[in-house]
Amino acid sequence: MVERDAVDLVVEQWARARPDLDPSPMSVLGRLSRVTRIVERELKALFGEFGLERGEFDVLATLRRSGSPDGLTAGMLARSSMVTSGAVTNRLDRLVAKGYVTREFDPANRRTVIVALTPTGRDLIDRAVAAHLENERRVLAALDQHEQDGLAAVLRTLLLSLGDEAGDPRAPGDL
Amino acid sequence: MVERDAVDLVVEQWARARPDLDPSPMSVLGRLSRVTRIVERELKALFGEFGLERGEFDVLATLRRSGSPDGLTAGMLARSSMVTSGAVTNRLDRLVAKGYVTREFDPANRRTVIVALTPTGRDLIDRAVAAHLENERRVLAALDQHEQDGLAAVLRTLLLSLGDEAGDPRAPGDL
DNA sequence: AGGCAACCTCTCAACATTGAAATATTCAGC
DNA sequence: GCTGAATATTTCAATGTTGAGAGGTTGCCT
Repeated sequence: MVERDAVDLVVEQWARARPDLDPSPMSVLGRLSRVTRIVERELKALFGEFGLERGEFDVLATLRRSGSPDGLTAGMLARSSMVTSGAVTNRLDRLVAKGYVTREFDPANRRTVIVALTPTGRDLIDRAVAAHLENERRVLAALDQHEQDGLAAVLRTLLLSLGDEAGDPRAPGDL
Repeated sequence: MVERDAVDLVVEQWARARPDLDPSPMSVLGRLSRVTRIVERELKALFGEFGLERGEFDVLATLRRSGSPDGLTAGMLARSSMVTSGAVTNRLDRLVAKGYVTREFDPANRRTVIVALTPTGRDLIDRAVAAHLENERRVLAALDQHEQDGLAAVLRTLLLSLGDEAGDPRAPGDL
């Protein structure tokens, strides 16, 4: 027998309040939203230990995994993180102030801005990512490998159906 | 053969940049975060058609499905939506201004505030919920019923392991 | 009664994001 | 060489949330 969670109750309440509607999509999307909310809170706590906001971590992580020593453009970072360009500007302001990234004009195209990790930034993200993955593992501990694989596969199907594309290998999605 | 999504690329990049780490948790949590982000955007667009923010919709929906004609307290709404009490205050300010809910002191306990739907608010949420469910169905269309059921079940396991409880039947989770 | 801890809501400042407008640059075509 | 469309980033006002703290209320305990 499976224990009931908060979403089971929500679905039941809707069935009672509006018997004419089929609330079953909420069983999926309600849990998705709720899980994400809790997980984000857990992850945020860890980023805080490194003095980073979630968005700042994303930028550093994207730069680190891109592998390109020359850095990435602000636009690539925006698309990768699924936020607006304005948000990236703010994140970069903070990261430059902290000394974790450099922001330089591309000599070949002065419209674009090249962002690169400083040695300090690289050290930080290398430590933070290791801790972050350990933290993610902890969050998922309740699911066995088979369940995790299945979950990832179904979410991939959903993601692709919603138009999320692989895009440029130099600047794909965030983590 | 399954098509690759953005997260597959992220995982590959990490494997190359940091071969000493096991990035597999990202396959799950990266997609979770990404799917949620896209879904929220889709849902938000529909709420906008009814002149509502996501948070405002949540409040109206919670009141509607609770079934209690006397309304709910602000605290119940806060716990239900997983937001702070300050956020609820703001949401209620807006909803009262729009004439969708009433806010009255509980005569039995003046610390608490009783929030109830107005007839106008009830009409609105009844229309909005029907459209919302249709919208959610559309978002999930790529998954067959079996996949949706499996997804919901795994997410329930995760949710319970993270301490999300069913709580008071009068004010459980949001949708 | 009086003291006091627990409780509930509201206030307020800080913060990050969005969305749109502004600025600057590149490139194709006349 | 211009003009104009397209591209890339920054700026800025508006928005919603968080987190801390204040104010007011209740009820148990002495």
